[in-house]
Amino acid sequence: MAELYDKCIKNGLRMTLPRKVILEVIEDSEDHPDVDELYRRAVSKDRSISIATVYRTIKLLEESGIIERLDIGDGRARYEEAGEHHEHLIDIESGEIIEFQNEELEEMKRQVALKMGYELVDHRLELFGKKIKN
Amino acid sequence: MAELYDKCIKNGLRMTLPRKVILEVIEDSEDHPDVDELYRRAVSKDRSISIATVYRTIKLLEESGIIERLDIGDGRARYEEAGEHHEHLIDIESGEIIEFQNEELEEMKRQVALKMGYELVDHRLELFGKKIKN
DNA sequence: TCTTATAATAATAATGATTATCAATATCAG
DNA sequence: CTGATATTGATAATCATTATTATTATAAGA
Repeated sequence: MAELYDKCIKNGLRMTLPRKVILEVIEDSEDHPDVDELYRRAVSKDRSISIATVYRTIKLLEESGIIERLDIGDGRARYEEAGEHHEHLIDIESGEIIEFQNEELEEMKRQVALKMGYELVDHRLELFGKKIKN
Repeated sequence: MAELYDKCIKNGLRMTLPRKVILEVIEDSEDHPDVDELYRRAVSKDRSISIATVYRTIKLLEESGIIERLDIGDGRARYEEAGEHHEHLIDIESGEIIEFQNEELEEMKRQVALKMGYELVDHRLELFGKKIKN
């Protein structure tokens, strides 16, 4: 069950109470919360958690590859549980973030980098779209 | 010649001395300077220009579609003259930013958005790669 | 289980990028 | 040339994030 918990142990992270709470918050989140939102959700589970601890913990979790950062162009970072790779489409009218996958697109990125003499290490793609009204 | 100048006029921007200098800096830049670098280059042409004016002017220029913002994931925004669309490959070892174009990739993005019921309004792709040593 | 070296925490100050404020100045339409 | 108004330089304020520091909690061993 506590899949993220195990990953942390495997990465040599001490499992403190605040970290357990933050992990729980991340595990329960189906969306892409920013740090403030993570903090709010964590505080609702444990009043004593500090925003500093949230920042520190997500930094550790990101470095360990347990969560992933998402940047949609406004100033703040958003986070989601790491998993199968996917991209994001942002609805410019509602701000909604829609996930999608496209293996063909992935492969093309790898090829493009290769053609320029580079091994693709990371990549970031965001599509901004307007919903087509029928 | 003063292509950017004309675009500004067309967009109803007052052409002040600081703005002329900043436009000149952008026109002369072949790279992707951040605000601080733009400021440094502007000051070297006109000692009296303020960093605040640089921020204000690039904001206007971006809103008018005269320049484009590039975000490579470190905290600061970089800018380049708007032109034919292209993507960026960032060399994670040297920090070098390499531009490339790939129409096939563009079309695929449009298609992916369409399949989800969205009209592609904007899109951002950055590849991070490591140079392959021969 | 108790002890203890050490890592993590809460609170908050500091930082870095960007935006807002405001009095002084420059621009451009008439 | 004049005046209404936009822009400027200087700097304070803001926002997200990172660093500091005294205090507390953790986990490894006795």
